[in-house]
Amino acid sequence: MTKDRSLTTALHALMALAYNYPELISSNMLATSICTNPAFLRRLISKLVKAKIISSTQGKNGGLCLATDPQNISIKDVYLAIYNENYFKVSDKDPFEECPVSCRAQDVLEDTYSELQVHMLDKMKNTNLKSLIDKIKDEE
Amino acid sequence: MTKDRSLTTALHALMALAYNYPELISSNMLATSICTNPAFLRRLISKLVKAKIISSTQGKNGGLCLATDPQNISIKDVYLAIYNENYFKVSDKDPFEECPVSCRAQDVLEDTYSELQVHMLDKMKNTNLKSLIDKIKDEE
DNA sequence: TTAACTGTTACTTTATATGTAACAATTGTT
DNA sequence: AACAATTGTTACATATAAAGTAACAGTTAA
Repeated sequence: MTKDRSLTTALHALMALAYNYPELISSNMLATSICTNPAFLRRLISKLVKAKIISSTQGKNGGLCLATDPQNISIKDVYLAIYNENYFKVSDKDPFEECPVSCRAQDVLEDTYSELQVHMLDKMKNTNLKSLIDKIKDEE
Repeated sequence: MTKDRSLTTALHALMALAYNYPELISSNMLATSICTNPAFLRRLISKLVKAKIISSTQGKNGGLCLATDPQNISIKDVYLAIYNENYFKVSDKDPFEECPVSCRAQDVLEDTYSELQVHMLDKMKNTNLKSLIDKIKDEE
């Protein structure tokens, strides 16, 4: 299966920010602690800033901070900020015209995947950043 | 996001088999109607055969057929036959030892993703192949 | 014996995710 | 004014995974 780690990387960054909230953290520091490269991380963070999940302060002594209390940020918010498609994908090929199943399969699957997506996002709405860092703090 | 189309391809094949159930269909015919290559499809089908979702008849005049009534096969069954991991992935890198968030993040996310997975599979259980082909037949 | 199948595997191609590097823009500090 | 530390962005390179190609062994009906 896929190797996409955008959600994991974003959540890791947000957990670090939540842990230190409301302190400013630099993206280089985040990248180091997440063991990833700054550009990849900043591309992600850029989306989170646009979605108003993170606020950024430019210039010297600048840095990143959650835009709001960890309790107000759910995994659903993060997912939607990062991806803008259904999790499962239909084919991008033209259907085989002679086959009635082939002609309708894409639409049927698209509907099915959308329903799954709604269901998953609904569950994601119930987990917020605070509960994630509470779990981290529990084990200290 | 990812381009993985295994689930879509498998479901398409199963819908075609369900549509023609209990007729035998060859994998070449399936590949043609799905517009994919026989080897890719057979690698998938091989998993579905092992999971007893499809039964195969070898030799001349052989072919593939659903192993049971379309009503008894859910998307969850198909998902589990094809993938054996959580949908979302944690990082495969070692944590950054100096950071408490980094040290715990993987476990916390792993748990979170498992819960999501359970939730999603639960929803998948409610959609079976019969309902998918009913939608296809509705529009004929 | 041959033809029509499934099943498998080695290899190639293509697409995507991630990483590297460089630099423009912003702002505090000296 | 100059510099340093930061965000933000982009062009390009690399690694890896998904999908495709090809070949062939095994099975069975005719």
